[in-house]
Amino acid sequence: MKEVTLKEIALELGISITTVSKALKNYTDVSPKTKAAVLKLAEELNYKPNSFAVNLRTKESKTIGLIIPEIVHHFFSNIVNAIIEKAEKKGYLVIILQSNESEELEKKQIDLLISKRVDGILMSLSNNTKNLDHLRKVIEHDIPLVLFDKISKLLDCSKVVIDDRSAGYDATEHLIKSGCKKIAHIRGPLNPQNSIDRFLGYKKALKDYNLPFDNSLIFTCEKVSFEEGYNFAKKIYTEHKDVDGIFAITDLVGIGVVAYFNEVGIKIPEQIAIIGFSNWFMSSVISPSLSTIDQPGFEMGKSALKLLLKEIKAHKKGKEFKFKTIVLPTHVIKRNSTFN
Amino acid sequence: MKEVTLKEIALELGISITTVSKALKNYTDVSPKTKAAVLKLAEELNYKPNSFAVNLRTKESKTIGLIIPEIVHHFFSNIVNAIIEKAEKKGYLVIILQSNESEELEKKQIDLLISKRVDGILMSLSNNTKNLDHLRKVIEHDIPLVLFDKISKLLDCSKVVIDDRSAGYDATEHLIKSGCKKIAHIRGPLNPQNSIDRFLGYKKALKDYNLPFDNSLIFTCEKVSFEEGYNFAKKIYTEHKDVDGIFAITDLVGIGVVAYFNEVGIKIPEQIAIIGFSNWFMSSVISPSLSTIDQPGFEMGKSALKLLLKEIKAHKKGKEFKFKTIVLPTHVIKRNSTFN
DNA sequence: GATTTTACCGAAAACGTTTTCGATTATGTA
DNA sequence: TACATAATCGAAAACGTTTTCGGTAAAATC
Repeated sequence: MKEVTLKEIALELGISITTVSKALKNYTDVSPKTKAAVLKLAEELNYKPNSFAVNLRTKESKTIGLIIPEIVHHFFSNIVNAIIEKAEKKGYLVIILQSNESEELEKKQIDLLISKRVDGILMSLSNNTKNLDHLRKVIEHDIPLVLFDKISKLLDCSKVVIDDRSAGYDATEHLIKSGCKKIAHIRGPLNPQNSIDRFLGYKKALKDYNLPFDNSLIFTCEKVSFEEGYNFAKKIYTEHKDVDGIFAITDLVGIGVVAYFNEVGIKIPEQIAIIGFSNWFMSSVISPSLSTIDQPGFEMGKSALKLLLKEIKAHKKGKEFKFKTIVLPTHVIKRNSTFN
Repeated sequence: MKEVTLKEIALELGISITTVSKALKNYTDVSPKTKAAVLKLAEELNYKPNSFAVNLRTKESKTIGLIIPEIVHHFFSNIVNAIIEKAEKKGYLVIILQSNESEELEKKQIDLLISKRVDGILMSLSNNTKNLDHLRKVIEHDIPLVLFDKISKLLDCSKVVIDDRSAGYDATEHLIKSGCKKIAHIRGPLNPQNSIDRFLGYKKALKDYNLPFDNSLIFTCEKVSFEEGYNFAKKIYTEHKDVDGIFAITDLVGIGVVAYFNEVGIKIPEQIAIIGFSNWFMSSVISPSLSTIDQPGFEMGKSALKLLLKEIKAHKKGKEFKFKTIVLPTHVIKRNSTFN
């Protein structure tokens, strides 16, 4: 099936390629008559501009790159959902890549996106990313970049985040107000800012409510998995019988915790209260349902994309663009794993 | 930041663009000496071919399109996961679009992908797609197309599926062997082949085991949601007290069912046994855990992509390609919502 | 009637690559 | 020495579009 080009329309109509192109783009210097003729024939022949040629000529691909740690995650798939939907409406397509929490892969994928010449990059850092040179490369290449959720404060670009510190504070405070006196925290990996901030929020809440901070009540996930939640719960139960509250870095971990206590017949929240983080759908249907912090994935994706498109637009016009950091609000969702 | 081109390398080295290009592509008609010089300088200048130009010249984008009903679904995000990972390894990038179960959107997105000139399209049909003209258009455009999971038998292309009929049979049979005498089926929408086939499998199993088929025990989801499962469970409980088994079209619906019976204190599986479909992670952590049919999303994505790449390759060489249909095996996963 | 303005059109360059085909030089053979 | 062969290179076309700039003819102005 031969694709129809400007040339063919021009030939058929006995006019130049230039005029055809202009007619289709509604230039003022082509008469209404020829304009109409071109439009009509283009419609008939079902002309579609060759995007390869357009890309080359205009130097833009109307495509943006998206790198996330992994897509099989309720939070991230929600973000992806928002981004591709919004992007499409604005005439952009989205290329998605997963870093699988590997700094090396992340580097490779940045290179890929640069060489594909995407118009902009949206990204959430991998947990293990320490060196940021590949991201600086993006900025040096003059490719608009917006970071979301897992960001680095060291990078000079726009960002969309929640206030993990205050959210961690809220979660802990909720446990305290729920009557807990000795609260353990199953935290995320050591590197990412997220888990650091949530941990800091936890610490601050303890302090504000005059509860002692005990480092032996801090448990550090590597994978942030169900199994880790389950195992740490077991550890807490056997080694710290008097712990009466657990703040888990994420719902998946929290659900592991719930599963363990259900199994050994410990009553939630009577004997131990639990709060998670992120508000996965799952948390609302397990029993007891898991209190959590809502993390507005869809909103985050939307804001990040909006910011990126603005920057792309400014960039195209050669205008200065001032980086912004958007902090999205979160709140505690009270369910049956805590008293309220 | 100016991008370096073949021209600049040629200029610097005092040779022609042609030779530079050939050197980089390891043509035999360029001397080892110049080849080395070009390679060296290209490395130094960090030359990256302009993919827009390459696309235009080679008429391929090394990009494939992927359309799914919605990404926020454990099954689909798993498929996406497999596809983008495998694709990247083979040098392809993936553009993802969601139909949101709308035929109209699906059409628009097909048009988008065609006009973007992707090298191939991977797709799972929306539940509401009845007219297939947009898919025929893909085939007419000579763009390799592979359908997976939600397919149409009317379309002449490669497909990757599970045998929903026999899987539905297995699910029902498992309930029967679990001791159920009166089994309700909460089925999917009327249109998609999947839910038809699972329903047919259910019917066949009843017949084979001499259980009467009762149309009033069939409930039809529209959204295939948690709420529908919950509400149909309520309906079943109030209107058909003697139903002792439920086969739900998908785990999410099954979890709704479980939630309702938990709420009203009906014992699962003693008073009523429940089986879902798809094996979402969630099903393993709720209580009681939900028996289900595993639906190998990752495998499905992998197979579909493999098939597509083969077809793209054949297509590029102008070779004939014989469409294949791959049927992936499924099996019953026995958990605590059924006796085993 | 002469001049300016307006309306309309097209030639051509450019984007950066790939590839064909012919040209040139060096090497080998008789 | 004369010729054939091999090795190495480059000119040029092509992919299809966008946009600049200049040109012509018609309309408007004086």
